[in-house]
Amino acid sequence: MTAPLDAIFAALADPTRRAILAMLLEDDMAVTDVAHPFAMSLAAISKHLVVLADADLITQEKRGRVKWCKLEPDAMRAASVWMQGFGQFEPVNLEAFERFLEAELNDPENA
Amino acid sequence: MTAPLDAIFAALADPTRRAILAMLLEDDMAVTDVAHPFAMSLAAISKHLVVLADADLITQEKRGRVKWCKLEPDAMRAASVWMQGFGQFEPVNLEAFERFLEAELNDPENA
DNA sequence: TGCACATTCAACCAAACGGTTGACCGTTGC
DNA sequence: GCAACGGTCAACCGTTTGGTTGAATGTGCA
Repeated sequence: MTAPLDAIFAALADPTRRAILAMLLEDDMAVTDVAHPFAMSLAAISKHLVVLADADLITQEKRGRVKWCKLEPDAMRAASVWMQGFGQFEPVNLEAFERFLEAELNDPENA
Repeated sequence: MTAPLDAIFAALADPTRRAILAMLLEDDMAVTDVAHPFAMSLAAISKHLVVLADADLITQEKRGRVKWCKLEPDAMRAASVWMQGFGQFEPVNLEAFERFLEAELNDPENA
């Protein structure tokens, strides 16, 4: 179940959160370690991680007293796929894509 | 000069703006025509278009008294390239696209 | 000339965002 | 047992966002 595009794009709109995702690309990390390079409070980073988790861009698993953060590229893939539709390159599957667009147009709230 | 990712992703985070982009995929449109299907004021749509233009996702050209809006996929492409760094997925992954489409159509609530 | 149309401007509003601080809670280890 | 650590919660704050309304600007046309 991927999160709505709203949540995904909103999560990606913040440079701190994008930097966090880039860090997680290297390896899974604990919340404190994620926070370390940033010039802001741990609580702020904790909130950013909640936003990323709500968008399904990461998952968090608590082992002992440390909470591990893991990159979850599927949600980003969904957004990327949505964006690819605007490239207008791919000759294939335009029909399916137009069905998708139509669904979105008919129901913008949930697009 | 593509707009910063901040602006691009923030612009894409709103369902109204994504719907507008989808409409512009069909053809260039005047501001009033863009506004027509939406249940909100023309001024609100005008603001949305400014956001999209600031993100370089569209361009606006005034001919006579009507301002034409044109999709500008390059900015979106820049964001797409950034995202591709996170996925082990290709620029155009039709398989993922079709899985996404299916999920989209079966479960419009979470699309 | 003057009205109708296309669009923006300006002021305003409620809600969401991104950050802070300090208290709090569960876990670990001496 | 208890202090230190890892992380969240709660309250607060200033700014941004997404919308409204009404007035203003500029263009087209009879």
